[in-house]
Amino acid sequence: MERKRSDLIADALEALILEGGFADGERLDEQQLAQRFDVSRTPLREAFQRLALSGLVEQIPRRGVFVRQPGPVEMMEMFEVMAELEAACARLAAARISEEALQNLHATNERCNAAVEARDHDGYYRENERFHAILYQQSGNGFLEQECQRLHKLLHPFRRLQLRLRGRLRQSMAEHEEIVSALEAGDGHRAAEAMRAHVAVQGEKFHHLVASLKHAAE
Amino acid sequence: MERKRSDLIADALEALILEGGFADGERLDEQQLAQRFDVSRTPLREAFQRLALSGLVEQIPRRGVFVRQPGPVEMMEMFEVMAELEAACARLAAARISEEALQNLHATNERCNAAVEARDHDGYYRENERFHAILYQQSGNGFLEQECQRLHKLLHPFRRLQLRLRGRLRQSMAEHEEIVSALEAGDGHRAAEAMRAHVAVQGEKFHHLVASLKHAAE
DNA sequence: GTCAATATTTTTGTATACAAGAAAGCAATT
DNA sequence: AATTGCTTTCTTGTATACAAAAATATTGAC
Repeated sequence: MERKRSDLIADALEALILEGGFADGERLDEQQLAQRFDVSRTPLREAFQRLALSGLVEQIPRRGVFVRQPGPVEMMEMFEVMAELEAACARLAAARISEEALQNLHATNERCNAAVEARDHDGYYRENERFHAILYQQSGNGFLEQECQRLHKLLHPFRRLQLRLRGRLRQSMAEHEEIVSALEAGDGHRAAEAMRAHVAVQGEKFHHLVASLKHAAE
Repeated sequence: MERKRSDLIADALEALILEGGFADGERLDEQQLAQRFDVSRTPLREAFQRLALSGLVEQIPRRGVFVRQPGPVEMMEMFEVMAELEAACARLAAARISEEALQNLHATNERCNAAVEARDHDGYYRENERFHAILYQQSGNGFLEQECQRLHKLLHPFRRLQLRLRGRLRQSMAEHEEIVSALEAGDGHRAAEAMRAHVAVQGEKFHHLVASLKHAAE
């Protein structure tokens, strides 16, 4: 599926914003960016629309578009919602998951564990993504899967940052095991609770990380 | 806040699609619609982008945009997700809700009840919306509130259709009372369960409605 | 008559031109 | 000197023009 220029620009801008390439509240200059990407204003504006819809940017009519870096509060809120959605996935998956998918989860967890031992952050991250993706899919609810992927993507930069936290990786793995175990038992409630806690703790850990970084800077 | 032409068109198209003004899979002709709305293709295309992001329309590069009427399956999936999100709202609200908001919910429920007695569908619908809006807000999570509103809007046409079901209104009211009661008691778990059931049953009822309509047509 | 290859038309994607609104700078008045 | 009103400039929103890709029609061969 061939993509168009405006899509590529949207992705590029999204990455730029998420990596912190722009300050919060900064106005995105159409002409400047048009030059930078070597396109006209038209595809840029289409890209802006996409970013506005996903909440990374605010469009004020006749004024321009401004980047909206989610602060710690909004970030926590997003994790809270993510926790609910993933918990729902887990609960539904407990009833619907296939034997094959369970095998897959086990294998993914093993690779994830190996990555932890090897201090392979990229590997850990990849397998962790896979673990969650499988669960979204096994919820059996395509719409839910879609929504989870969307939110997951929004939280991407935070989650990535969080990898720096020592000790968190091992704990996270233990939580994965608990989730799989609940799924194997077909216990929806337990799976949901385990998943909710797993995601919620990420949000909290990140919150602490941000707070400590801020504190260190003062 | 003045809005621009493309926003108005997006709203108009959204309404048209949701009311069933287009067949599923139908291609939206840019030129034709441009004439119809008396604008150029540019704002139309911006409107398309918005619709594509909210899932009402599918954009296939170099082919055009096609309306995507959600079928019964997708509709059920959406209700399932809505149920989860609203349940989360209820659970969070149980801990955070203000006395004033509780009063508000009571008042809204009374007006809702009155509308049921008076067979005032529009009134019922309006107060019902209000009930849910208050709960979203009282979750204390702005992001969750936003997501709920988005989904709520997507489900709008289905919910509307559902009003035709006799007897459902009274039952729905009883469910509202139960939710408020749980909130008053500060029982998050009970509030969440009541809310989940409340929304889920809407999805099921609607599913039956669709099935019966289909059956009648054969 | 059917299939295939090519030409034509249509339609999308992008660039540019134009119009209208907002911001900024300047001048005049108090 | 400060403030208000005007003018100028810059930016956004919309229209149109152009290019590239897809769909359709046409013609030729078998």
